[in-house]
Amino acid sequence: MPELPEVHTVVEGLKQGLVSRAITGVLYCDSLKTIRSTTVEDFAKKIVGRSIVDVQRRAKNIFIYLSDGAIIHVHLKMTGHFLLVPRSYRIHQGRWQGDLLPDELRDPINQFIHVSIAIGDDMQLAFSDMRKFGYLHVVTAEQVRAVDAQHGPEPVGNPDFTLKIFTQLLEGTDRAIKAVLLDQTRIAGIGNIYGDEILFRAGIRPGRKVRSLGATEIRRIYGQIEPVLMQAIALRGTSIGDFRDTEGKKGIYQESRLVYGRERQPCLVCGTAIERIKIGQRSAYFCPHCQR
DNA sequence: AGTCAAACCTGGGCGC
DNA sequence: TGCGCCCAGGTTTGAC
Repeated sequence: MPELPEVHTVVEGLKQGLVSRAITGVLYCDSLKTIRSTTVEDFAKKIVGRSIVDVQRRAKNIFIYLSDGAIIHVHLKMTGHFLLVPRSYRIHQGRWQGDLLPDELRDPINQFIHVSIAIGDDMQLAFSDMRKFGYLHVVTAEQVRAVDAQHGPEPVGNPDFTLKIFTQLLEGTDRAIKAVLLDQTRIAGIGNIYGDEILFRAGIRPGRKVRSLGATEIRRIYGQIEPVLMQAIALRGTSIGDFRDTEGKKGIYQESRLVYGRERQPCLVCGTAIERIKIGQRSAYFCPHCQR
């Protein structure tokens, strides 16, 4: 689900609500897989009593830094999301209980709580994840460095992500450009939605082999990466299916998207029907007229 | 090096 | 209404 803009939105929410606050307990856990621990007690022992000193994003990963040097490595995968809500909201069998819940928390997508951590004496950080692909894993700084090393450069707000670097990233491969944009080891943070939007705005078909791209075309793609991601950040991400921010609220980029999920609908630029093909086992949407 | 299927899980939508 | 099938924003692993 979440790509760079969504993870960014979540990290901003977590920073605001968590930094300099203490973890005071584990209120709920029904999935050891989600916390990657053998027991809930083991997980609790590693985090309770520490305070949160920082929250950072790297690619689609979230790192919650604790005062004793431990770090909670979070990956939301497809459907994972955090809800930062009053501690008085009770959880029963993964669902929110009570009559006084705000509408956002009644949303069915927020009824798959697998973990909740007490923050101070008034808040809780709950993790809802329908498909249970996501995780909260307590790791060391060394493990964080390993995750960092597995990823390519950050494409937003990074002066080192130059056209020259982007061009170099495309060398040594001849896969479809869409597959390369989604390859986290080459560029961090782009997923299926923004990959399609970037290529549409660049006028390049997703199936184009990298070696077939001229310098001008590479420049056009490069030129759309940061603007697309920044616009999505400004709109707090895309909520076509299940993305929610830390208040349980939706983003609105889906209202601005030009191709993703618009199969058979008219291109918003030329009116041609948008097509869908498979590239690297993923759906790719494009306009056969605007993209070459 | 690249592609492809399968796996992790669960729910929603569609055709019949 | 019910059943079976396909789909899903991510990532990893293993086979060919």
